[in-house]
Amino acid sequence: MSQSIQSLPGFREFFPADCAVRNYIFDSWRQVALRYGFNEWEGPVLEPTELYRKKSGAEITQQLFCFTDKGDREVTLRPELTPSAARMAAARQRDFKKPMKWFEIGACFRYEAPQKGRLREFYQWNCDVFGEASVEADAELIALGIDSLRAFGFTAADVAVRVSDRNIWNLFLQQQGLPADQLTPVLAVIDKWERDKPEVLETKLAALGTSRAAVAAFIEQVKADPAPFAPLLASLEARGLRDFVRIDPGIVRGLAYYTGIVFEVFALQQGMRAVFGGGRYDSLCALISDGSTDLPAAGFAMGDVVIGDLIKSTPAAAAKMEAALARSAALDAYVAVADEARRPDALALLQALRDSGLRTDAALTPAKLGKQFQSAEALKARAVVIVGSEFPEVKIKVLATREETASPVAGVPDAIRALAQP
RNA sequence: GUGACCGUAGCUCAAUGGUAGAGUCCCAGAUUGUGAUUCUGGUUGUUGCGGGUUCGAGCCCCGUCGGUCACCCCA
Repeated sequence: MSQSIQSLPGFREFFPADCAVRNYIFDSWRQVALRYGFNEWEGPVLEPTELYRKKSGAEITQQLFCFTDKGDREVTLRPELTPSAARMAAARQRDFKKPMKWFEIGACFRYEAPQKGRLREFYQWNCDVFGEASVEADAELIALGIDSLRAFGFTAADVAVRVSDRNIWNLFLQQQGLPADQLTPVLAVIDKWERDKPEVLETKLAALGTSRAAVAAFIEQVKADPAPFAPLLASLEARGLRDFVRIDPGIVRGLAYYTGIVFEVFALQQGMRAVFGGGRYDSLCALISDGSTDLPAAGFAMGDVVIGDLIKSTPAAAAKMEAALARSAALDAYVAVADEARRPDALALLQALRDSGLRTDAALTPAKLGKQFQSAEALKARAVVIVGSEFPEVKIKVLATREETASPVAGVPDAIRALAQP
C-alpha cells in the first residue's frame, strides 16, 4: 500500500458498492428529467479556460483544474456544466423548438482542498431551460428539482426550497434612495447574510449607504407580502408542490451571472445545509456568444456527493436506496453443476437463461456443490438450478424458501422468470 | 491557500522507547449432491515516505505525502 501509486487527492474510485450507489443516483436523476420531457446532451470534459474566465473573472482560476496542453492551449477540466450548456445552446438554438429543456449528468472538477461534501472530482446533474423567459420556466425547474428529491424519498419535512429574485433588490435600492449600480455590491453582502457576523454586515452595509436593520426589514417585508412571487407560487401550488417552497429574499446566490429568480434547496434536519441551487441567467448566452445570440435561460445543478450524504443520513431515503440496491444486485438464477460430466449441458442451460434476459451466473471451474450454494447465496441468487446425473431433468431450489422442485431443462427459463416476477 | 487531528495486514483496531499482534475479510479443509453456525489450517506488513535523537523508534523530534474536519471559497 505504501509504495504503490495512490489515486490523486479528491479523485474518486468507485468499487462495486460505490458504483451501485452512484448508478442509483444517476438513474433517479435521469428518470425524473425524462419524465419532465428534458433531453439529455453532453459536452466536453476539457474546455478552454477562457470559457470560465469570461463569466467569473481571472481570480476564479485558483479553483480551476487548469493547465497548458501540448499545443500551448490554456485548458480547464470543467468546474460546472452551465457554461458549456450555454455555449452549445446558443450556437445551435435555431435547430431546436423553444423551450429547449436540456439535462446532462457529467463529471466536474475543482482544484480545492477536499472536505465534507466536497471533492476535486464530482458529478453534477444539470437541468436547463433555454428560450423561455416566463416564470413558468422557473416553476418547471423548481418542480423538477423537488420531484427529484421526492424520488429519493425526501418529503417537505426533510427539505425546503428557498426562493428569491435578484430583481426585487432593485426595489430595495429605490426605497433606500441608492443608485441602481449598487445592486451587485449589495447582493454580495446579502449573499453572506447568514455567514458573516452582524458587525461585519453592519460595516459593509454602512459603507454602501444603508444598514443591516434596513435590509432585515426589507426581507421581512417581502416575506410578509410576497406579491412579486404570486405567479411562481400559483404554478407550484397547482402542481401540488407548494409545501416545499418558502419565499426568502435573503437567498441571492454567489454566482455573478444570475439575473432573476434564484433558489436554493436546504436540508431541514441537517442544520440547513445547502443541497443544490439554481436560477435564471438571461444574459449568459449573449456573454458567451459575444452578443450573437441572446437567449433567456434558467437552470439548476445538483452534485452527487452532497445528495449522497443526505440520502445516507436520512432514514427513509436510505431505506429506499438500500431496497433499490438489493433489487439491482439480485441474481435471477445460479446454475450449479453437481455432476461434472454434465458441465456442457449446464453451460447450454446457462446460455439459454442468459439469452432469455435472466441474470444468471455459475462457477467457472469445478467446485463442490456446497461451495456452489455458498456462491449462489453470496451473489444473492433467487434460485439455484442443479444440473446433475438425472439430466435432462434438473432441480430448481428457491433459496429463500428452501423449496426444491424437479423440472425438465427446457422449462427452466420460464420457471425462473415466474420466480422473478411474483 | 491557512489551521487542527490522524496515518500499523484488504477492512476495523491493539502493542510502558525493548521479539509487530487480534478480530474480520479472503482462500482451503472438516463436509465426494445442498446454503447457517462451529472448528482447523493458510495468504497478507520496509508500521505512508525520508531524515534525526537513542544501545534500541510503530511510539519521541523535523520534513514530506496522504486522510478527516474547519476556515477561505462555494459555480
